[in-house]
Amino acid sequence: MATIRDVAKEAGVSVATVSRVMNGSGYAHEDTKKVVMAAVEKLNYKPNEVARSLYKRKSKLVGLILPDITNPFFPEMARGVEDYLQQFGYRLIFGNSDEKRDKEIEYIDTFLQNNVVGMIASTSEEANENFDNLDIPVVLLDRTAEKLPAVYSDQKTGGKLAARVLLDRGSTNIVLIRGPVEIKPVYERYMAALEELKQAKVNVQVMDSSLTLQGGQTCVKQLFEQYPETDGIIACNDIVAAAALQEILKRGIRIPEDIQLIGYDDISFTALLHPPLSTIRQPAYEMGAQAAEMLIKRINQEKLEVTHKKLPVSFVERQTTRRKAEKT
Amino acid sequence: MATIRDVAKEAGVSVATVSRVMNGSGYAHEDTKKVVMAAVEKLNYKPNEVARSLYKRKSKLVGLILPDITNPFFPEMARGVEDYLQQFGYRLIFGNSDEKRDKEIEYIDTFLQNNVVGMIASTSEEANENFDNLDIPVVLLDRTAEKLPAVYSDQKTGGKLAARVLLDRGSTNIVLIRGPVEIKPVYERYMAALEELKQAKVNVQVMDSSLTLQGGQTCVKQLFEQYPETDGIIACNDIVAAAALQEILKRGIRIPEDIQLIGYDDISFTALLHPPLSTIRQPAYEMGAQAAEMLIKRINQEKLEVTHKKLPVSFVERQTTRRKAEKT
DNA sequence: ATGAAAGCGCTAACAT
DNA sequence: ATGTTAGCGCTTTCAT
Repeated sequence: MATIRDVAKEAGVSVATVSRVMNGSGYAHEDTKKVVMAAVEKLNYKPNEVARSLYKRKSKLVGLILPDITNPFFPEMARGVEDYLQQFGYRLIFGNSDEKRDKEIEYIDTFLQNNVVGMIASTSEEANENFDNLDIPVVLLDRTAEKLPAVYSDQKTGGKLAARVLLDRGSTNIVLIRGPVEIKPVYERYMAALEELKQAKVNVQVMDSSLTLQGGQTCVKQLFEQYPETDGIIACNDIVAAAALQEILKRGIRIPEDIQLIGYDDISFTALLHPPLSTIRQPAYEMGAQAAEMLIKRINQEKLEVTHKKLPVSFVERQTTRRKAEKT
Repeated sequence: MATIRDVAKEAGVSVATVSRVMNGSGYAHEDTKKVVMAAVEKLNYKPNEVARSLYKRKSKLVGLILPDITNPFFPEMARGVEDYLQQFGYRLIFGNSDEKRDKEIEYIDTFLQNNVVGMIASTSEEANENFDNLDIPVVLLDRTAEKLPAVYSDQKTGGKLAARVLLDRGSTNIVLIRGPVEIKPVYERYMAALEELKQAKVNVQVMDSSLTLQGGQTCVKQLFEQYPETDGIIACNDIVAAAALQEILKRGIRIPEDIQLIGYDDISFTALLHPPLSTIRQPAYEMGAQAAEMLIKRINQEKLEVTHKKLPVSFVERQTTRRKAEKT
């Protein structure tokens, strides 16, 4: 690997000059610029980011912490972040936290040790404090905290909407599947749905599930044993909804005639289920991209007009909910 | 952030001593060790990896290039890689290539500029040469090249197996959906399946599709128009298989009675399809983990007994293929 | 407009 | 057993 000195020698100038022309900082005669660039070209010189980072105390690296890239909701976000940052020459150091505080801390530490310019994270509630005294910008993604800028989606409206959909379409024995209460967005959508449901005069049951496939399957099996009369299910996410759908089909229950089902997230494969799953869509990619945009603004010392960006969710109507009666 | 000098001052020793006890290199009296560690503790000192990296010309960073984290096959691999590397204190710099040569090169360059110790990549055939003259270890994942160590799965057996399954279970009008021919593993499984099919006396048709949802849907719609008598489909991956499944159901064709369908990869949601999809499983997580293991060995200058590790695939029998007749 | 030199935080000779 | 110091590759005053 060629260093700046090699280039300097090749071009017959000092390293300072090379540095100046590389960075477009300070003066440099047109002619010497050319000579230097020629040398750069010839030696295929690429500045060592590590040395640069050491001096400037800032790298071109951004830390990204996500709970679990294996959950299809997060890769969308990750790509949103990456695609946006990539244009500005930033690279991602990445870690899965599994919602575990220890792992989050470990990643935060090592990111810091690598001079990241900023971080984007979906952290568990309790880990927020880990970000408190950093002197680099942090933006939260899909999670929130008072003190930190954040990009997230409108869980309240989402939860409410899910409930409204089933209600408006005539379900009266509804099971609401609640995800892990420690995960705030999941809890919020649950609470919003519950409130909406309670205001209607329908039967409501609550069941717990993890956000995973197995969790969903276990939960859903019990569901039909305990509440065979169920005619509406609101799942905490699409994965659990898919598990529910499978169980429904297995039991020969007609959907959406006998039972309606709605998921949450709109991860890609929901459209591939049969029947295709109705769900509440979170704009995951967009969330990632906007978090990245916000981070870059903060890195560039620009003021943020909005520090908490709440993106809208939407109902994606497919075939596990009934067509709403058109107004006569 | 405390530096090594702060610690040295606090402990009343020189920076060299601090460095020694931090790294367990060279001598250090038990007592001074204690003093130093106390200072480290007190100041919450974490060594600056950038400075360390600059001096050693080696960071604790590993570059990972994957085609698209948004395709559920790859996050599994990524986690396999991450979980394995993480134990040894390595961190991941990550980039999606979208199978584009330009992006691959760009990532390779910046990874190098950041002194990565090694790289793991699923690169397109043509980009392999970009890795040729690096003086850090590289291991290919899901892809192969003669000159580079690689971890991949047995595509030939996989393709053959998929074909065998349909054949043994009685399909006689088979459509083989071929993915992009530029992607070697996808091409290999296709070729292997085709050969197997040709040796049997059945009707075989080939159709092309991308690896995506839309691609699959488009392809599959045509499929039934062109070949309505089809009674067996071998899809290039699970996503396309899911699209096929949906179309089959929509048309009211009975599966597996009237038509059999087999996918490839065994990504997580295949089990959630209805009916659950039979598929050829690639051990994605394991592949990632083994690539990481191999990389670490190379980083540690250990000799590799095997440079090309071919992991076995397996048939996951679910409900889109018929039960094979038991031997009488 | 250009160069010399200090210094970012660390490690590893080398000296003591 | 511990300290002094050069140097990793770069950027940035400060001279000239």
